[in-house]
Amino acid sequence: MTNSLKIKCLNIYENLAKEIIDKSSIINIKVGDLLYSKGETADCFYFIKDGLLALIDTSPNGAEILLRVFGNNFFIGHRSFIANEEFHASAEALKDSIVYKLPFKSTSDLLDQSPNILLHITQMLARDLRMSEERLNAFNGKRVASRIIDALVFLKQRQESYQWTRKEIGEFCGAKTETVTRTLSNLESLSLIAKDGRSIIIPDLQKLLDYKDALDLEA
Amino acid sequence: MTNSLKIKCLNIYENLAKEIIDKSSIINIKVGDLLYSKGETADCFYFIKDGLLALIDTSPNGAEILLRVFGNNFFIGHRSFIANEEFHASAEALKDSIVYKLPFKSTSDLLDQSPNILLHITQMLARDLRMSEERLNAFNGKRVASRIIDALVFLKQRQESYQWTRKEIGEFCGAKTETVTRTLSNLESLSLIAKDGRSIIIPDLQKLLDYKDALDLEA
DNA sequence: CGATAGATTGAGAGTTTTCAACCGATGTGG
DNA sequence: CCACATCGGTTGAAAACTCTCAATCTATCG
Repeated sequence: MTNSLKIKCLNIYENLAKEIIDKSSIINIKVGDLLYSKGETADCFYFIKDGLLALIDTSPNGAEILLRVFGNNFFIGHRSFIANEEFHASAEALKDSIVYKLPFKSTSDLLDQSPNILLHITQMLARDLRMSEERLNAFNGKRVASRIIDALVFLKQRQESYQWTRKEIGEFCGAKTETVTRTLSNLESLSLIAKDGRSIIIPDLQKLLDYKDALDLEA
Repeated sequence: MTNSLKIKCLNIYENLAKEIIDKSSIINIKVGDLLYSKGETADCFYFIKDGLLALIDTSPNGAEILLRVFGNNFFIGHRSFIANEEFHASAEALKDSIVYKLPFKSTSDLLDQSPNILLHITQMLARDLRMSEERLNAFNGKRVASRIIDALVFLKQRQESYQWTRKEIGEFCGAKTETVTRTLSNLESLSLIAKDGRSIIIPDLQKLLDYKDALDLEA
Protein backbone atom coordinates (compact mmCIF):
# COMPACT_ATOMS: atom_id res chain seq x y z
CA MET A 1 0.00 0.00 0.00
CA THR A 2 1.39 3.38 -0.97
CA ASN A 3 1.77 6.08 1.62
CA SER A 4 -0.84 8.32 0.09
CA LEU A 5 -3.32 5.46 0.05
CA LYS A 6 -2.53 4.68 3.66
CA ILE A 7 -3.17 8.30 4.56
CA LYS A 8 -6.42 8.28 2.61
CA CYS A 9 -7.59 5.20 4.50
CA LEU A 10 -6.77 6.87 7.78
CA ASN A 11 -8.73 9.94 6.73
CA ILE A 12 -11.67 7.80 5.83
CA TYR A 13 -11.37 6.10 9.15
CA GLU A 14 -11.19 9.42 11.03
CA ASN A 15 -14.18 10.58 9.07
CA LEU A 16 -16.08 7.47 10.00
CA ALA A 17 -15.03 7.69 13.60
CA LYS A 18 -16.29 11.23 14.01
CA GLU A 19 -19.58 11.17 12.20
CA ILE A 20 -20.84 7.73 11.54
CA ILE A 21 -19.55 5.14 13.92
CA ASP A 22 -22.09 5.80 16.66
CA LYS A 23 -24.91 5.23 14.21
CA SER A 24 -23.39 1.87 13.21
CA SER A 25 -23.97 -1.45 14.86
CA ILE A 26 -20.97 -3.51 15.82
CA ILE A 27 -20.75 -7.10 14.61
CA ASN A 28 -18.43 -9.70 16.08
CA ILE A 29 -17.78 -12.48 13.64
CA LYS A 30 -15.89 -15.70 14.30
CA VAL A 31 -13.39 -17.37 12.00
CA GLY A 32 -15.19 -19.49 9.42
CA ASP A 33 -18.51 -17.69 9.79
CA LEU A 34 -20.13 -15.67 7.01
CA LEU A 35 -20.79 -11.93 7.24
CA TYR A 36 -23.18 -12.37 4.32
CA SER A 37 -24.05 -14.97 1.70
CA LYS A 38 -24.21 -14.91 -2.07
CA GLY A 39 -27.72 -14.05 -3.23
CA GLU A 40 -28.77 -11.98 -0.21
CA THR A 41 -30.03 -8.42 -0.73
CA ALA A 42 -27.32 -5.81 -0.13
CA ASP A 43 -29.26 -3.19 1.83
CA CYS A 44 -26.15 -2.02 3.64
CA PHE A 45 -22.37 -2.36 3.62
CA TYR A 46 -19.65 -2.74 6.21
CA PHE A 47 -16.37 -1.41 7.53
CA ILE A 48 -13.77 -3.71 9.06
CA LYS A 49 -12.56 -2.27 12.35
CA ASP A 50 -10.27 -5.19 13.02
CA GLY A 51 -10.02 -8.52 11.27
CA LEU A 52 -9.59 -10.37 8.01
CA LEU A 53 -12.34 -11.42 5.62
CA ALA A 54 -12.45 -12.95 2.16
CA LEU A 55 -15.01 -12.73 -0.62
CA ILE A 56 -15.53 -16.27 -1.89
CA ASP A 57 -17.52 -17.58 -4.84
CA THR A 58 -18.38 -21.20 -5.54
CA SER A 59 -19.00 -22.91 -8.88
CA PRO A 60 -21.89 -25.34 -9.25
CA ASN A 61 -19.40 -28.23 -9.21
CA GLY A 62 -17.91 -27.04 -5.92
CA ALA A 63 -14.78 -25.20 -7.06
CA GLU A 64 -14.12 -22.19 -4.84
CA ILE A 65 -12.42 -18.96 -5.72
CA LEU A 66 -11.10 -16.29 -3.40
CA LEU A 67 -12.15 -13.08 -5.14
CA ARG A 68 -10.93 -10.41 -2.73
CA VAL A 69 -9.31 -10.16 0.69
CA PHE A 70 -10.17 -7.42 3.19
CA GLY A 71 -8.11 -6.34 6.19
CA ASN A 72 -8.34 -3.56 8.78
CA ASN A 73 -10.05 -0.33 7.65
CA PHE A 74 -11.46 -1.91 4.51
CA PHE A 75 -15.01 -1.55 3.35
CA ILE A 76 -16.81 -4.75 2.42
CA GLY A 77 -20.15 -5.29 0.74
CA HIS A 78 -19.91 -1.85 -0.89
CA ARG A 79 -19.87 -3.21 -4.45
CA SER A 80 -23.28 -4.85 -4.19
CA PHE A 81 -24.67 -1.92 -2.21
CA ILE A 82 -23.53 0.61 -4.83
CA ALA A 83 -24.67 -1.53 -7.77
CA ASN A 84 -27.98 -2.12 -6.06
CA GLU A 85 -27.57 -5.84 -6.62
CA GLU A 86 -27.63 -9.00 -4.59
CA PHE A 87 -24.27 -10.10 -3.17
CA HIS A 88 -22.59 -12.06 -5.97
CA ALA A 89 -20.36 -13.96 -3.55
CA SER A 90 -20.09 -14.74 0.16
CA ALA A 91 -18.00 -12.92 2.76
CA GLU A 92 -16.21 -15.25 5.17
CA ALA A 93 -14.13 -14.36 8.20
CA LEU A 94 -10.60 -15.77 7.91
CA LYS A 95 -10.05 -14.81 11.54
CA ASP A 96 -12.19 -13.45 14.35
CA SER A 97 -13.18 -9.95 13.26
CA ILE A 98 -14.93 -6.79 14.41
CA VAL A 99 -17.08 -5.17 11.75
CA TYR A 100 -19.25 -2.04 11.65
CA LYS A 101 -22.54 -2.21 9.83
CA LEU A 102 -22.83 1.27 8.33
CA PRO A 103 -26.06 3.24 8.51
CA PHE A 104 -26.40 4.33 4.87
CA LYS A 105 -29.66 3.41 3.19
CA SER A 106 -28.89 4.11 -0.46
CA THR A 107 -26.17 5.33 -2.76
CA SER A 108 -27.63 8.83 -2.97
CA ASP A 109 -27.89 8.82 0.81
CA LEU A 110 -24.17 8.10 0.85
CA LEU A 111 -23.50 10.84 -1.69
CA ASP A 112 -25.40 13.37 0.40
CA GLN A 113 -24.00 12.44 3.78
CA SER A 114 -20.43 11.48 2.97
CA PRO A 115 -19.29 12.31 -0.56
CA ASN A 116 -15.71 11.63 0.47
CA ILE A 117 -16.54 8.07 1.36
CA LEU A 118 -18.37 7.66 -1.94
CA LEU A 119 -15.33 9.00 -3.79
CA HIS A 120 -13.06 6.67 -1.85
CA ILE A 121 -15.29 3.70 -2.65
CA THR A 122 -15.49 4.69 -6.32
CA GLN A 123 -11.72 4.74 -6.55
CA MET A 124 -11.50 1.42 -4.72
CA LEU A 125 -13.95 -0.10 -7.21
CA ALA A 126 -11.84 1.23 -10.08
CA ARG A 127 -8.66 -0.27 -8.65
CA ASP A 128 -10.35 -3.57 -7.82
CA LEU A 129 -11.70 -3.74 -11.37
CA ARG A 130 -8.15 -3.32 -12.69
CA MET A 131 -6.88 -6.05 -10.40
CA SER A 132 -9.68 -8.39 -11.37
CA GLU A 133 -9.01 -7.81 -15.05
CA GLU A 134 -5.29 -8.33 -14.57
CA ARG A 135 -6.17 -11.67 -13.01
CA LEU A 136 -8.39 -12.50 -15.99
CA ASN A 137 -5.41 -11.78 -18.21
CA ALA A 138 -3.25 -14.03 -16.05
CA PHE A 139 -5.79 -16.85 -16.21
CA ASN A 140 -5.86 -16.45 -19.96
CA GLY A 141 -2.21 -16.19 -20.87
CA LYS A 142 -0.03 -17.29 -18.00
CA ARG A 143 1.16 -20.51 -16.45
CA VAL A 144 -0.05 -21.70 -13.06
CA ALA A 145 3.41 -21.14 -11.64
CA SER A 146 3.23 -17.47 -12.59
CA ARG A 147 -0.20 -17.07 -11.04
CA ILE A 148 0.90 -18.87 -7.89
CA ILE A 149 3.85 -16.50 -7.46
CA ASP A 150 1.54 -13.51 -7.94
CA ALA A 151 -0.92 -14.89 -5.41
CA LEU A 152 1.82 -15.65 -2.89
CA VAL A 153 3.27 -12.16 -3.14
CA PHE A 154 -0.09 -10.40 -3.09
CA LEU A 155 -1.58 -12.35 -0.19
CA LYS A 156 1.58 -12.04 1.92
CA GLN A 157 1.70 -8.29 1.49
CA ARG A 158 -2.03 -7.88 2.02
CA GLN A 159 -1.81 -9.65 5.39
CA GLU A 160 1.74 -10.39 6.46
CA SER A 161 0.69 -11.85 9.79
CA TYR A 162 -1.73 -14.43 8.42
CA GLN A 163 -0.57 -17.95 7.65
CA TRP A 164 -1.91 -18.50 4.14
CA THR A 165 -2.50 -22.16 3.32
CA ARG A 166 -1.69 -23.88 -0.01
CA LYS A 167 -5.42 -24.30 -0.48
CA GLU A 168 -6.09 -20.56 -0.08
CA ILE A 169 -3.22 -19.60 -2.37
CA GLY A 170 -4.64 -21.99 -4.95
CA GLU A 171 -8.16 -20.66 -4.53
CA PHE A 172 -6.89 -17.15 -5.15
CA CYS A 173 -5.21 -17.98 -8.45
CA GLY A 174 -7.04 -20.98 -9.83
CA ALA A 175 -4.78 -23.86 -8.88
CA LYS A 176 -5.29 -27.04 -6.92
CA THR A 177 -3.60 -27.49 -3.56
CA GLU A 178 -1.27 -30.16 -4.97
CA THR A 179 -0.21 -27.87 -7.79
CA VAL A 180 0.62 -25.13 -5.30
CA THR A 181 2.67 -27.57 -3.27
CA ARG A 182 4.59 -28.79 -6.30
CA THR A 183 5.23 -25.26 -7.54
CA LEU A 184 6.43 -24.09 -4.13
CA SER A 185 8.71 -27.10 -3.83
CA ASN A 186 10.18 -26.26 -7.19
CA LEU A 187 10.68 -22.62 -6.20
CA GLU A 188 12.37 -23.81 -3.02
CA SER A 189 14.76 -26.02 -4.97
CA LEU A 190 15.65 -22.90 -7.00
CA SER A 191 16.25 -21.01 -3.72
CA LEU A 192 13.62 -18.47 -4.75
CA ILE A 193 11.64 -19.13 -1.59
CA ALA A 194 12.32 -20.91 1.69
CA LYS A 195 9.97 -22.84 3.93
CA ASP A 196 9.84 -22.62 7.72
CA GLY A 197 7.39 -25.24 8.82
CA ARG A 198 4.21 -24.27 6.99
CA SER A 199 5.14 -20.67 6.41
CA ILE A 200 6.86 -19.39 3.31
CA ILE A 201 9.75 -16.94 3.25
CA ILE A 202 10.73 -14.83 0.27
CA PRO A 203 14.44 -14.05 0.67
CA ASP A 204 14.65 -11.86 -2.44
CA LEU A 205 11.39 -10.55 -3.85
CA GLN A 206 13.00 -9.10 -6.96
CA LYS A 207 14.63 -12.40 -7.89
CA LEU A 208 11.29 -14.14 -7.52
CA LEU A 209 9.54 -11.58 -9.71
CA ASP A 210 12.30 -11.74 -12.31
CA TYR A 211 11.80 -15.50 -12.45
CA LYS A 212 8.06 -14.95 -12.89
CA ASP A 213 8.66 -12.47 -15.72
CA ALA A 214 10.81 -15.04 -17.50
CA LEU A 215 8.01 -17.60 -17.12
CA ASP A 216 5.51 -15.17 -18.61
CA LEU A 217 7.63 -14.62 -21.68
CA GLU A 218 7.96 -18.27 -22.60
CA ALA A 219 4.47 -19.38 -21.58
CA MET B 1 -30.15 -4.32 -20.51
CA THR B 2 -33.03 -3.58 -18.14
CA ASN B 3 -35.46 -0.80 -18.89
CA SER B 4 -34.40 1.33 -15.94
CA LEU B 5 -30.77 1.07 -17.01
CA LYS B 6 -31.70 2.04 -20.54
CA ILE B 7 -33.52 5.09 -19.23
CA LYS B 8 -30.56 6.00 -17.05
CA CYS B 9 -28.22 5.81 -20.03
CA LEU B 10 -30.51 8.09 -21.99
CA ASN B 11 -30.60 10.55 -19.13
CA ILE B 12 -26.84 10.57 -18.96
CA TYR B 13 -26.75 11.15 -22.65
CA GLU B 14 -29.26 14.03 -22.47
CA ASN B 15 -27.22 15.46 -19.65
CA LEU B 16 -24.06 15.24 -21.71
CA ALA B 17 -25.75 16.68 -24.75
CA LYS B 18 -26.96 19.76 -22.97
CA GLU B 19 -24.01 20.74 -20.82
CA ILE B 20 -20.85 19.10 -21.85
CA ILE B 21 -20.77 18.05 -25.46
CA ASP B 22 -19.76 21.45 -26.82
CA LYS B 23 -16.72 21.47 -24.54
CA SER B 24 -15.71 18.05 -25.85
CA SER B 25 -13.61 17.33 -28.87
CA ILE B 26 -14.91 14.82 -31.39
CA ILE B 27 -12.70 11.92 -32.38
CA ASN B 28 -13.25 9.80 -35.45
CA ILE B 29 -11.59 6.45 -35.11
CA LYS B 30 -11.26 3.78 -37.76
CA VAL B 31 -11.73 0.05 -37.27
CA GLY B 32 -8.54 -1.52 -35.96
CA ASP B 33 -7.11 1.73 -34.61
CA LEU B 34 -6.50 2.39 -30.94
CA LEU B 35 -8.28 5.11 -28.96
CA TYR B 36 -5.57 4.73 -26.33
CA SER B 37 -2.82 2.30 -25.41
CA LYS B 38 -1.96 0.38 -22.26
CA GLY B 39 0.48 2.35 -20.15
CA GLU B 40 -0.56 5.82 -21.27
CA THR B 41 -1.60 8.39 -18.67
CA ALA B 42 -5.38 8.65 -18.29
CA ASP B 43 -5.85 12.41 -18.07
CA CYS B 44 -9.32 12.21 -19.58
CA PHE B 45 -12.02 9.75 -20.51
CA TYR B 46 -14.44 9.29 -23.38
CA PHE B 47 -18.04 8.85 -24.41
CA ILE B 48 -19.01 6.77 -27.42
CA LYS B 49 -21.48 8.67 -29.59
CA ASP B 50 -21.65 5.93 -32.17
CA GLY B 51 -19.51 2.86 -32.60
CA LEU B 52 -18.05 -0.25 -31.01
CA LEU B 53 -14.80 -0.51 -29.07
CA ALA B 54 -13.09 -3.21 -27.05
CA LEU B 55 -10.68 -3.07 -24.15
CA ILE B 56 -7.91 -5.53 -24.91
CA ASP B 57 -4.97 -6.70 -22.82
CA THR B 58 -2.00 -8.69 -24.04
CA SER B 59 0.19 -11.11 -22.11
CA PRO B 60 3.98 -10.96 -22.51
CA ASN B 61 3.79 -14.13 -24.64
CA GLY B 62 1.22 -12.56 -26.97
CA ALA B 63 -2.06 -14.01 -25.71
CA GLU B 64 -4.83 -11.44 -26.02
CA ILE B 65 -7.91 -11.05 -23.87
CA LEU B 66 -10.99 -9.01 -24.60
CA LEU B 67 -11.75 -7.44 -21.24
CA ARG B 68 -14.79 -5.28 -21.99
CA VAL B 69 -16.90 -4.24 -24.98
CA PHE B 70 -18.39 -0.77 -25.35
CA GLY B 71 -21.23 0.27 -27.66
CA ASN B 72 -23.25 3.44 -28.22
CA ASN B 73 -23.63 5.76 -25.21
CA PHE B 74 -20.96 3.97 -23.21
CA PHE B 75 -18.18 5.69 -21.33
CA ILE B 76 -14.68 4.37 -21.94
CA GLY B 77 -11.41 5.13 -20.18
CA HIS B 78 -13.32 6.13 -17.05
CA ARG B 79 -11.82 3.39 -14.88
CA SER B 80 -8.26 4.58 -15.30
CA PHE B 81 -9.33 8.23 -15.04
CA ILE B 82 -11.18 7.62 -11.77
CA ALA B 83 -8.45 5.45 -10.28
CA ASN B 84 -5.87 8.01 -11.33
CA GLU B 85 -3.86 5.26 -12.97
CA GLU B 86 -2.33 4.53 -16.32
CA PHE B 87 -4.55 2.64 -18.76
CA HIS B 88 -4.11 -1.04 -17.86
CA ALA B 89 -5.20 -2.17 -21.34
CA SER B 90 -5.69 -0.77 -24.84
CA ALA B 91 -8.95 0.44 -26.41
CA GLU B 92 -9.42 -0.70 -29.99
CA ALA B 93 -12.19 0.22 -32.41
CA LEU B 94 -14.02 -2.89 -33.64
CA LYS B 95 -15.76 -0.70 -36.20
CA ASP B 96 -15.48 2.92 -37.32
CA SER B 97 -16.60 5.00 -34.35
CA ILE B 98 -17.35 8.53 -33.23
CA VAL B 99 -16.11 9.33 -29.73
CA TYR B 100 -16.29 12.43 -27.53
CA LYS B 101 -13.24 13.30 -25.47
CA LEU B 102 -14.80 14.71 -22.30
CA PRO B 103 -13.50 17.91 -20.72
CA PHE B 104 -13.15 16.80 -17.10
CA LYS B 105 -9.74 17.28 -15.55
CA SER B 106 -10.00 15.26 -12.36
CA THR B 107 -12.39 13.09 -10.37
CA SER B 108 -13.28 15.93 -7.99
CA ASP B 109 -13.86 18.13 -11.04
CA LEU B 110 -16.31 15.49 -12.21
CA LEU B 111 -17.96 15.31 -8.79
CA ASP B 112 -18.42 19.10 -8.72
CA GLN B 113 -19.64 19.55 -12.28
CA SER B 114 -21.68 16.40 -12.87
CA PRO B 115 -22.33 14.34 -9.77
CA ASN B 116 -24.91 12.32 -11.71
CA ILE B 117 -22.32 11.21 -14.18
CA LEU B 118 -19.99 10.26 -11.35
CA LEU B 119 -22.77 8.23 -9.75
CA HIS B 120 -23.54 6.55 -13.05
CA ILE B 121 -19.88 5.68 -13.53
CA THR B 122 -19.57 4.40 -9.97
CA GLN B 123 -22.47 2.05 -10.54
CA MET B 124 -21.03 0.95 -13.86
CA LEU B 125 -17.71 0.17 -12.15
CA ALA B 126 -19.56 -1.85 -9.53
CA ARG B 127 -21.42 -3.88 -12.15
CA ASP B 128 -18.29 -4.38 -14.25
CA LEU B 129 -16.43 -5.58 -11.19
CA ARG B 130 -19.14 -8.19 -10.61
CA MET B 131 -18.97 -9.31 -14.21
CA SER B 132 -15.20 -9.54 -14.12
CA GLU B 133 -15.32 -11.59 -10.93
CA GLU B 134 -17.98 -13.86 -12.38
CA ARG B 135 -15.62 -14.47 -15.28
CA LEU B 136 -12.79 -15.24 -12.85
CA ASN B 137 -15.07 -17.81 -11.26
CA ALA B 138 -15.83 -19.25 -14.69
CA PHE B 139 -12.13 -19.47 -15.56
CA ASN B 140 -11.56 -21.24 -12.29
CA GLY B 141 -14.33 -23.78 -12.14
CA LYS B 142 -15.94 -24.18 -15.54
CA ARG B 143 -15.23 -25.93 -18.81
CA VAL B 144 -14.29 -24.05 -21.96
CA ALA B 145 -17.60 -25.02 -23.52
CA SER B 146 -19.47 -23.29 -20.72
CA ARG B 147 -17.39 -20.14 -21.04
CA ILE B 148 -17.82 -20.14 -24.81
CA ILE B 149 -21.60 -20.29 -24.48
CA ASP B 150 -21.51 -17.41 -21.99
CA ALA B 151 -19.30 -15.38 -24.30
CA LEU B 152 -21.47 -16.09 -27.31
CA VAL B 153 -24.65 -15.05 -25.54
CA PHE B 154 -23.11 -11.98 -23.93
CA LEU B 155 -21.40 -10.66 -27.04
CA LYS B 156 -24.44 -11.22 -29.23
CA GLN B 157 -26.72 -9.31 -26.89
CA ARG B 158 -24.18 -6.56 -26.33
CA GLN B 159 -23.99 -5.90 -30.09
CA GLU B 160 -26.50 -7.89 -32.09
CA SER B 161 -25.49 -6.31 -35.38
CA TYR B 162 -21.80 -7.12 -35.17
CA GLN B 163 -20.41 -10.30 -36.68
CA TRP B 164 -18.33 -11.72 -33.84
CA THR B 165 -15.50 -13.96 -35.02
CA ARG B 166 -14.40 -17.25 -33.40
CA LYS B 167 -11.18 -15.50 -32.47
CA GLU B 168 -13.00 -12.70 -30.64
CA ILE B 169 -15.32 -15.11 -28.85
CA GLY B 170 -12.25 -17.06 -27.76
CA GLU B 171 -10.42 -13.95 -26.64
CA PHE B 172 -13.39 -12.99 -24.52
CA CYS B 173 -13.51 -16.25 -22.61
CA GLY B 174 -10.00 -17.68 -22.73
CA ALA B 175 -10.21 -20.23 -25.51
CA LYS B 176 -8.30 -20.71 -28.74
CA THR B 177 -10.02 -20.18 -32.08
CA GLU B 178 -9.91 -23.91 -32.86
CA THR B 179 -11.54 -24.72 -29.54
CA VAL B 180 -14.34 -22.26 -30.25
CA THR B 181 -14.86 -23.83 -33.67
CA ARG B 182 -14.96 -27.34 -32.25
CA THR B 183 -17.35 -26.33 -29.48
CA LEU B 184 -19.67 -24.50 -31.87
CA SER B 185 -19.67 -27.50 -34.22
CA ASN B 186 -20.62 -29.70 -31.32
CA LEU B 187 -23.42 -27.33 -30.27
CA GLU B 188 -24.65 -27.32 -33.84
CA SER B 189 -24.74 -31.11 -33.94
CA LEU B 190 -26.88 -30.93 -30.79
CA SER B 191 -29.18 -28.40 -32.54
CA LEU B 192 -28.48 -25.89 -29.79
CA ILE B 193 -27.20 -23.37 -32.31
CA ALA B 194 -27.34 -23.03 -36.09
CA LYS B 195 -24.82 -21.55 -38.47
CA ASP B 196 -25.65 -19.28 -41.39
CA GLY B 197 -22.39 -18.73 -43.20
CA ARG B 198 -20.16 -17.21 -40.54
CA SER B 199 -22.93 -16.00 -38.31
CA ILE B 200 -24.37 -17.97 -35.44
CA ILE B 201 -28.06 -18.30 -34.65
CA ILE B 202 -29.48 -19.29 -31.29
CA PRO B 203 -32.89 -20.83 -31.96
CA ASP B 204 -33.74 -21.38 -28.30
CA LEU B 205 -31.72 -19.42 -25.76
CA GLN B 206 -33.20 -21.22 -22.78
CA LYS B 207 -32.27 -24.65 -24.15
CA LEU B 208 -28.71 -23.46 -24.71
CA LEU B 209 -28.46 -22.08 -21.17
CA ASP B 210 -29.95 -25.26 -19.72
CA TYR B 211 -27.28 -27.25 -21.54
CA LYS B 212 -24.64 -24.91 -20.10
CA ASP B 213 -26.01 -25.35 -16.57
CA ALA B 214 -25.75 -29.11 -16.96
CA LEU B 215 -22.14 -28.73 -18.09
CA ASP B 216 -21.35 -26.59 -15.03
CA LEU B 217 -22.67 -29.24 -12.67
CA GLU B 218 -20.53 -32.06 -13.99
CA ALA B 219 -17.39 -30.02 -14.68
C1' DC C 1 0.69 -38.82 22.88
C1' DG C 2 -2.84 -39.18 19.82
C1' DA C 3 -5.79 -36.68 16.70
C1' DT C 4 -6.38 -33.81 12.91
C1' DA C 5 -5.70 -30.51 9.41
C1' DG C 6 -2.45 -29.35 6.21
C1' DA C 7 1.38 -30.69 3.11
C1' DT C 8 3.80 -33.79 -0.01
C1' DT C 9 4.60 -37.11 -3.63
C1' DG C 10 3.66 -40.32 -7.49
C1' DA C 11 1.28 -42.21 -11.30
C1' DG C 12 -2.20 -41.91 -14.50
C1' DA C 13 -6.05 -39.40 -16.78
C1' DG C 14 -8.29 -35.64 -19.13
C1' DT C 15 -9.00 -31.32 -21.20
C1' DT C 16 -7.31 -27.93 -24.04
C1' DT C 17 -3.63 -26.41 -26.85
C1' DT C 18 -0.41 -26.69 -30.56
C1' DC C 19 0.84 -27.47 -35.12
C1' DA C 20 -0.22 -28.29 -39.66
C1' DA C 21 -3.01 -28.88 -43.46
C1' DC C 22 -6.99 -27.60 -45.95
C1' DC C 23 -11.45 -25.35 -47.14
C1' DG C 24 -14.33 -21.53 -48.54
C1' DA C 25 -15.78 -16.92 -48.91
C1' DT C 26 -14.53 -12.30 -49.97
C1' DG C 27 -12.12 -8.77 -52.29
C1' DT C 28 -8.60 -6.79 -55.49
C1' DG C 29 -5.82 -5.95 -59.48
C1' DG C 30 -4.76 -7.14 -64.08
C1' DC D 1 -14.17 -11.73 -65.56
C1' DC D 2 -10.53 -14.47 -63.81
C1' DA D 3 -6.45 -15.30 -60.91
C1' DC D 4 -4.89 -14.84 -56.74
C1' DA D 5 -4.24 -13.20 -52.06
C1' DT D 6 -6.19 -13.06 -47.71
C1' DC D 7 -8.88 -13.84 -43.86
C1' DG D 8 -11.71 -16.65 -41.24
C1' DG D 9 -13.10 -21.21 -40.41
C1' DT D 10 -12.59 -26.37 -39.99
C1' DT D 11 -10.44 -30.75 -38.94
C1' DG D 12 -7.00 -34.19 -37.27
C1' DA D 13 -3.23 -35.96 -34.58
C1' DA D 14 0.02 -35.32 -31.16
C1' DA D 15 1.75 -32.78 -27.16
C1' DA D 16 1.46 -30.23 -22.88
C1' DC D 17 -0.18 -28.76 -18.81
C1' DT D 18 -2.76 -29.36 -14.85
C1' DC D 19 -5.80 -32.20 -12.39
C1' DT D 20 -7.40 -36.41 -10.04
C1' DC D 21 -6.87 -39.95 -6.95
C1' DA D 22 -4.59 -42.30 -3.50
C1' DA D 23 -1.10 -42.96 -0.24
C1' DT D 24 2.02 -41.02 3.06
C1' DC D 25 4.08 -37.64 5.87
C1' DT D 26 4.31 -33.93 9.43
C1' DA D 27 3.10 -29.73 11.78
C1' DT D 28 0.39 -28.27 15.40
C1' DC D 29 -2.58 -28.55 19.27
C1' DG D 30 -5.58 -30.37 22.96
